[in-house]
Amino acid sequence: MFNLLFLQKKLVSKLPADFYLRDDVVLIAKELLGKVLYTKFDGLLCGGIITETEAYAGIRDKASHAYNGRRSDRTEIMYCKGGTAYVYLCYGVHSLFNVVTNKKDIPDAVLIRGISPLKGVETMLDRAGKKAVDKNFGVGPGKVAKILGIHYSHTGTDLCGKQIWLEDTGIHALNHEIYTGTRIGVDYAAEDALLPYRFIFTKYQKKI
DNA sequence: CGGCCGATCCACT
DNA sequence: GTGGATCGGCCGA
Repeated sequence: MFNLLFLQKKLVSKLPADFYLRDDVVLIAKELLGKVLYTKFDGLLCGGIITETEAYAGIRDKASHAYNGRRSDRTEIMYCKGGTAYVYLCYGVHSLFNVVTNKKDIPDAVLIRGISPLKGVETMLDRAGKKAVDKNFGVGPGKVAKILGIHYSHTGTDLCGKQIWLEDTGIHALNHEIYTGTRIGVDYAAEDALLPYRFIFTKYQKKI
């Protein structure tokens, strides 16, 4: 019994607060590939392997909501300590889930753009209104939040808590398995739109 | 206070 | 490949 618990702890571990508090958001965005994002709402456990991310580098990044130190009721969450969920509404329809990183008052974040379903697939299919998993199930930031049951009202949720958390299950993306490109929909960010801050784990998701 | 627009998705052609 | 849906946040007046 003891050995079994020990083994589980070793192989599967919830990401600790320290993981999110580091100051290299681009590195964290890469490291998040392969981690498993879990939610548990109303007793329904769902999770998926993270397959695509984008880094948003705080006040120096014109694509970031917190560019130039901008603060508002919405973006205030980005200034929380790393390990907090920043979820906001996009196009009036979609909730987009971000992992806040870095220390308190430094508003870095990683947008989770794709997951590969792992746990609670039936629940996730229900939420998506689908009958079966297809190639693009879980691909797209709006869909990630939707199938995991994440809503923009969940912004500010602690990622070391019991509703939303991440685990390292021993899956790691090797450098040659990572496609690096520019971020989506950030043309307004001028030269920062060219930054190579988008990462895809090509073993699990085709680059689009 | 009004108007514009976005870190998107899906149905339809 | 494309255009419509849809509404909160943000900025300028």
